Amino acid sequence: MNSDELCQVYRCLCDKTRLRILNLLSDGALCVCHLQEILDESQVKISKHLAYLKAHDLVESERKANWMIYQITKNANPILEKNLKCLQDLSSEDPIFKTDIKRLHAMDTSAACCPS
Amino acid sequence: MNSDELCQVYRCLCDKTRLRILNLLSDGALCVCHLQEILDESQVKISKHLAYLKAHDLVESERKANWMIYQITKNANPILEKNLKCLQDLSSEDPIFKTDIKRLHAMDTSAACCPS
DNA sequence: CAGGTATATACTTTTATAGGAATATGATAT
DNA sequence: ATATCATATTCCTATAAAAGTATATACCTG
Repeated sequence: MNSDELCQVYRCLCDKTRLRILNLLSDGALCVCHLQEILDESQVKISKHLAYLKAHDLVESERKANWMIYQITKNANPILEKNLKCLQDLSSEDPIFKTDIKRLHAMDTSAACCPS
Repeated sequence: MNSDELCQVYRCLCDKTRLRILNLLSDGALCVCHLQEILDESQVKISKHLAYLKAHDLVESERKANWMIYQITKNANPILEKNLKCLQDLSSEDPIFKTDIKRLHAMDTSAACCPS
């Protein structure tokens, strides 16, 4: 990990939509359609932010039939991990993160697209 | 602290020059001219990044005669503090951060402009 | 007050980013 | 093979950020 890579991690973190996505994925893998539904944002927007996160190795994806399942990269670098923990702490305070998590838990994640 | 403020902290952190400045300031207050000399960057560049950091309350400044002394904001928010610690850890690995710190320690900080 | 030093701001150009509309791809179902 | 569903990509526009040049401000000294 060098200073350029560090900057890049922060670049990934400095957008609210991406923070919301990472916060949700911290809870476990999710397909695009679920992210889209929880965040209530357009398909393009979600897809592009996921592409950005993937391009910089913060998340990885796996196809499952029609669906793409995204998750936080295994063995994510320690700085990312620390910040994801901060995110989770904050998500009990911040109304947006809180609502996202509430919607996630209310959601039927046993649907065809998402892993149990 | 809410999600917007969090984003803004990451925006402050996602530029290499700002990371270098914050890394140096983690070690103590410094005047602009010393930052300029250590980073070996133009006056405008340093000044503008300091203005950016100040506008978002990551640093604060105090005039001392001709010089402006900058320091990390007292009672900085916990997420910033954690990331500054990460920065310090990384600064023993990364060549740029390492060199900056080396130059800082080699520098005569008892000069007129900077606090002891 | 004039001149010098340290720093900040205004203006400009270039590049990056965000987001939308439309289209393409890849997989499934009939 | 065609239609459909989920997701990605392309093209476009608007906005923000980075960096440089030139200029302004604030303070100090004589």
